[in-house]
Amino acid sequence: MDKKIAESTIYRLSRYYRSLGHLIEMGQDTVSSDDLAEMDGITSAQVRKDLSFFGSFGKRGLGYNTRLLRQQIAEILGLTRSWNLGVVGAGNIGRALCDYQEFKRQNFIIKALFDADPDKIGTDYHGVKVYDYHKMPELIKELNIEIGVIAVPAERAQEVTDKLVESGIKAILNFAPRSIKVPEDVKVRYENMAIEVESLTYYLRERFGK
Amino acid sequence: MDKKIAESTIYRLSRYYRSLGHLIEMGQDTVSSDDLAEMDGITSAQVRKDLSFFGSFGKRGLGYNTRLLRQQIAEILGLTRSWNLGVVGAGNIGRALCDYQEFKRQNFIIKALFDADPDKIGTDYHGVKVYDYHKMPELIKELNIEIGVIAVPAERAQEVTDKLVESGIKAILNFAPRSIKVPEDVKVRYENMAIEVESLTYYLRERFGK
DNA sequence: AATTGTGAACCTCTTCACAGCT
DNA sequence: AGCTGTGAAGAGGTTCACAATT
Repeated sequence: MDKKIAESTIYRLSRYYRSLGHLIEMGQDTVSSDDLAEMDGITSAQVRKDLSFFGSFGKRGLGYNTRLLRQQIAEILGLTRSWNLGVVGAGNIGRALCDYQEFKRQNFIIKALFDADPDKIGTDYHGVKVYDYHKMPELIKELNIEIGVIAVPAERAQEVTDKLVESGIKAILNFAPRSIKVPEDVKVRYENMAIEVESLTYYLRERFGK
Repeated sequence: MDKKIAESTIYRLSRYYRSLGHLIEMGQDTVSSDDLAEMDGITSAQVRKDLSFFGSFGKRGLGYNTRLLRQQIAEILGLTRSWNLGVVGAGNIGRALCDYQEFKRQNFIIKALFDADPDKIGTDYHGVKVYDYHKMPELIKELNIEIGVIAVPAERAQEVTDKLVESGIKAILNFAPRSIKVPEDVKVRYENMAIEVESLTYYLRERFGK
């Protein structure tokens, strides 16, 4: 047992979760794998395979109950409770995240900004306090921070990572444009808008090439 | 010929590109596939396969010249020239992108913000003008905008998409938390920080589950 | 001696197709 | 009759392993 789940399945569950939210808002009570697939631009077999990994949530001949399925996915993804985040780096990205509506909607709560700049320490940004970076390990424990967000320049990414790991953090979202090294039991996700644009320029470039 | 390139390869090229920049800054002239792999946490065979798709850039026994390889990757990804972006939605995300350093570094130039709010139209944010959303089609041509960025609420994402497509845009970066539909020849990339966090909470949740 | 470039083997993810429910 | 759940087939991506080259 315990077949491993595909990373891509997790991402698709998040997509289904949002599509279901939309359907519920529109007053729809049931949905077929075909409809869901159409909404997200994939195949219905993919939708069913993804869901079947976690259980049988549908009714043959009828489809899925939107509210029920959304709730099941919320449980799978751990979205039935709030999560505490700590953002390292009170620069543009760090501050922008404090205003990010989709985090609030999902109960991802930014408990603290950490920065080494004395001018920033002690201030607050839209209700999020800026703390001294050097006191991060204690504060992570005190504030029950579970997810670390790296929003510092590339040069400092590894140093910040090490400090987060020392502080017991097991999940990191890295906005710095550099790969970071972590122990096996720490999960890292990369977020780099420029890389997404580069995957677009690759294709735009192609049109005029050859 | 013309075997299709894997999407994942494109993303890894962007990673190599950044790692090579770092090596060059450190004064390193050559690098092996092993070193590059180590930096990005993948296998050396993967690095060589990725590169060999586009040509033979290395020297057997010696490795790759860092400057040369970085230049080759820049050409593959279309990074040897600047690209003009237009951002739809002058809210938190749209404004944050105007300050995003990694865009500037890569010569991704935000030529315009588009918004329907009369209070915002005519103002400017750190040098980027806010234009009337209704005049977008003309302005996209006038300003030579090649890449559209969607930074509006989910409800408006498809409407904005359609308008971008009508205006001749072939590449879209979508920050709205909703899937969008485009013709086959238009490339879309999704950027949703919450989804990345959800792929982390899935794993965090697991530790306490079962 | 070291390291690339690559066909073949391997593995993982997606799609097919249909039996099984409702 | 309609739609799910899933084993099997197919497609796609990664790793192995080694000949080729410097």
